[in-house]
Amino acid sequence: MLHRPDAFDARCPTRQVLDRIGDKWAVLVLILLEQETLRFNALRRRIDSISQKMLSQTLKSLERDGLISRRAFATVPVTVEYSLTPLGRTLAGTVAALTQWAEAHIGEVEDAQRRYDRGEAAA
Amino acid sequence: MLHRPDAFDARCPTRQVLDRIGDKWAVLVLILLEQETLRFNALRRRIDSISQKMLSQTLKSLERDGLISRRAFATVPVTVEYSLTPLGRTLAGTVAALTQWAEAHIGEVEDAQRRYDRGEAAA
DNA sequence: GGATGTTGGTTCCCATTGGATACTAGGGAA
DNA sequence: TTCCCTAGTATCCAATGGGAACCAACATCC
Repeated sequence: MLHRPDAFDARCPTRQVLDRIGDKWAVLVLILLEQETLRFNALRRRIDSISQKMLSQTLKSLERDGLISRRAFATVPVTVEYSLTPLGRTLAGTVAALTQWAEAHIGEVEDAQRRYDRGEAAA
Repeated sequence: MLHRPDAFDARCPTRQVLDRIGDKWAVLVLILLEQETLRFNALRRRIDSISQKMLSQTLKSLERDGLISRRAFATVPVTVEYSLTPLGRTLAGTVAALTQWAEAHIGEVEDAQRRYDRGEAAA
């Protein structure tokens, strides 16, 4: 890879990382795992409305990216624990800033939406 | 809205903001507009591989959320300028931290992917 | 003077994706 | 016996994303 990171070039690997952030489920999983190690169904219960398919898909790709680690125990029924890797922990910190922005500015965003929708209705 | 922001509840408005971040095109537009005001086709030329449809869709929803502002001039052909609002500027700053993370850690992510894929191939 | 290119989009169609539901195995509890 | 638990997978359908064509009104090229 000779060219410097340029997120606006589709071929750039940085874009891959950005696309991963662009996955709402991945973001929610990172936030939860930052606080504690969790099992598959524990994650499912906390993330309202995620499907089993999307959760297992999300976990698999986060594991492939080295952001979370998976440990299975031969209990009955089988137990699987997911936790952040050190790399994942650095990303989770950055992502947390985003959720703080969201919680701080959601009111302004909603106001803007209402203004926009009123204008559209008038036009 | 009585309940406190809880991004894990699908009904929560904070989730809407998170979903907006979860739009890779929106993120790229915010980064570009942080540096300068740009016209429609200027944005299109800089964001490699975005389609006209997705760009106009992205700009429309960013405008609705009060993050960017649109100004049209009655020239021939018509000129349309997009720029960040003050609200959008605060979000762009936060998002920039994310792209810095991406550029700093892309190597580690790629290493992890190669390790994972070798393991999969072996299994 | 016709073809082409410019502007900022919209519309149509198809491929990919996301989500709901059902199913797996191997037991424990009612 | 039937249901529930675990952590997923398989299947099907609806929604979304992207490519290409099209729009008006003019400037420039040949």
